Amino acid sequence: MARKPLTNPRKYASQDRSRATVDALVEATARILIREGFDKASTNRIAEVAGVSVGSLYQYFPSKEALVAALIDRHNQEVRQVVQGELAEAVNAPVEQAVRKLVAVAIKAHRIDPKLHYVLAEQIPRVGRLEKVETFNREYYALFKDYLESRRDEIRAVDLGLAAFVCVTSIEALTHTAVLHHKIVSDEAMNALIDEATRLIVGYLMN
Amino acid sequence: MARKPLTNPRKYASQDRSRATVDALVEATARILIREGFDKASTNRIAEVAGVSVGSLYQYFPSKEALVAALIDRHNQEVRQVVQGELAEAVNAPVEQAVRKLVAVAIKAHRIDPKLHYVLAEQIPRVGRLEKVETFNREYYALFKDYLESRRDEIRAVDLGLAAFVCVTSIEALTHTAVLHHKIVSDEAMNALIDEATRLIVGYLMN
DNA sequence: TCAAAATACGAGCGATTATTCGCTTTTGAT
DNA sequence: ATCAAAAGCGAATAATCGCTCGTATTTTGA
Repeated sequence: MARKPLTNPRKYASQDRSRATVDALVEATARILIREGFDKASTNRIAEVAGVSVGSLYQYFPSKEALVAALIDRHNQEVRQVVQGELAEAVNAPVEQAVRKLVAVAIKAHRIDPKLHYVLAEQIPRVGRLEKVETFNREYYALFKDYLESRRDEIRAVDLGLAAFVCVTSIEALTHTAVLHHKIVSDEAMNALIDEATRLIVGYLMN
Repeated sequence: MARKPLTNPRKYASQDRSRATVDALVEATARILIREGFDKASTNRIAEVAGVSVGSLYQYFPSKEALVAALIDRHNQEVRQVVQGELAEAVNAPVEQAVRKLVAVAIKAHRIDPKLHYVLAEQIPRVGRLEKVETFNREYYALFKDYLESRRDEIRAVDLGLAAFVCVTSIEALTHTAVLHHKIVSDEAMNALIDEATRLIVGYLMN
């Protein structure tokens, strides 16, 4: 485990103080992205908002992209925790209940930090090609396809892969658009959307 | 029609030569966005690729954003021509046929210049807030809602606005994702998607 | 034919950016 | 108390950016 030479010694936080610095930097990145947009998120500004010097920033993050990537990881982690816990129940439920649960969870996930999610989804892609979100969706797709296969006899569709694609893409788009653009305010609006989306998907799968 | 003062005299192309310059600039913008991404699309580079000087660029486009906006307009124009022609027939057709037509047209529209569409959809939003695409979608939504109202007695849904949202969002997401990410190659794949999407939407509207 | 208008040019300005590096301060194990 | 390692600092650098402006060239209309 030979250390890289002194010319690029990006460190890993080991002490308490440095942990706090790293956290502050990631948090500052999130705040700036949300409040001022990607263009204003310069490394100097991020360090300033974090109450840290630029030099410290570069001790832990080799580039600006690494900082954004860390933020995305943190957000994905939070989403994953919400989703995985609630989805465990669904895999053994009948289709109607499972789909309803899936839609509800999707809305919940999008509501975790909507503004951050929005920025991450609509402003970030240009950064190199951070396909972490895409990876996330692929997991979601595989999970759903497995579920469909476990209920194959109840499902009308022939190509379960295609069916999974149709369902996952639709649910994602509906919940994403509703939460981030149309702004679901009331609980009634949310329940109406859950009802409609469930009807859409269940009808497609079973009728 | 008082001209703006000399301090901001961005002109409007009137001669043949200047028309060609403007076209070359917009075309160069498209090429760079597609081949090198947004970050590489500097005004100096755009002018260079267009075979034109930066000074000429700023004679017709007051800012870099104006250039991108012009490109978006050009693309939207092309899409609009394809969509409006083909959609005129659909408004008088029964639901099943109309939806099928709608899906087919959506795929066709996304296939006009997929790479440009991709860049425009996934990399551009950060620019100021070019909501031209959103405007486009709103038109699409209004049109579909009108259609649903004209067939109200055949439709099962209560809230036609919500139903239109569900349908338009799903169709857009399915065709967008299929064409730009999953890459529909064969005609069979395309027809399969049309079948499935039609079944999804028609089932939702009528069963 | 020729002057005025339109068009084109491109070096260069000022601002901003990501990143570096020599230095100081803090920490923790002895 | 000591001291090496870890963490922190921020002025400085080099690159890039959007954009201007004085000048050169082409086109137009009479």
